[in-house]
Amino acid sequence: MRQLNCSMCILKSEAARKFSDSELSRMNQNCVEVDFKKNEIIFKQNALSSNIIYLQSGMVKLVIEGKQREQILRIKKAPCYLGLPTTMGDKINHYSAVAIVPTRACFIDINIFKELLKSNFEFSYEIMVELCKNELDQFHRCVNLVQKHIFGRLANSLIQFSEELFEDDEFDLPINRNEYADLVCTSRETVSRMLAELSEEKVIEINGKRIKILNKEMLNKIRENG
DNA sequence: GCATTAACCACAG
DNA sequence: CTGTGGTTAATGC
Repeated sequence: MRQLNCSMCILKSEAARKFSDSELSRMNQNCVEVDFKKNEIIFKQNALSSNIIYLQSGMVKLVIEGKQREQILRIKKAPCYLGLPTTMGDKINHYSAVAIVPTRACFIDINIFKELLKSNFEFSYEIMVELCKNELDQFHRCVNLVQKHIFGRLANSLIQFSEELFEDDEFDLPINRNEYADLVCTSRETVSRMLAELSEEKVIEINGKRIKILNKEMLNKIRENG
């Protein structure tokens, strides 16, 4: 096992900044760091869950295998925790996490994690805040998916990629058209067509996976009205 | 009815 | 893996 120094990593985690020295060393001794390539599975639906994962760098998709097709629940980027609901909520994972870019993650034993939750109120509080924010995000995502037509859903996801995930008007989509379809609940063909149409309208510029947002005001309008 | 939306299928780079 | 065309079912006006 690679020797870790959690204090370095913790600079990034609001929650873990609350640790005392002894808690920190306990983390150091019960934490494993792993690198994942694109498309490698970090944890799998239906497998026993015994770890909380802290994403140091990279980006993942959380997916549930439905009967017809795969459903992407959401895309998360580092730094963040993964697997809190699925590890605390049940013995097995209810969804999978898959790296969509090269990703580095820390695996924290669930029992150690629980101990820290009990012993450190500040830490617990921050974790709770993160969980609540996630729940709110999911509620909004749910309404967005159910109440909007495809252009609205697509515009919304483009804006999220741009503003929340890449923080840039220009970015490389970390997923293919099929995955994009699973993200916005449509078919792969429709994603192709709609993106092409947005490109014709000069709202975005596309070069394969490369996307540049040209007209953000228009994209916002489409998101609101779509 | 007729138009629109979007899914599914097939096929070609 | 993607883009496109044809076809079709559902829904709206």
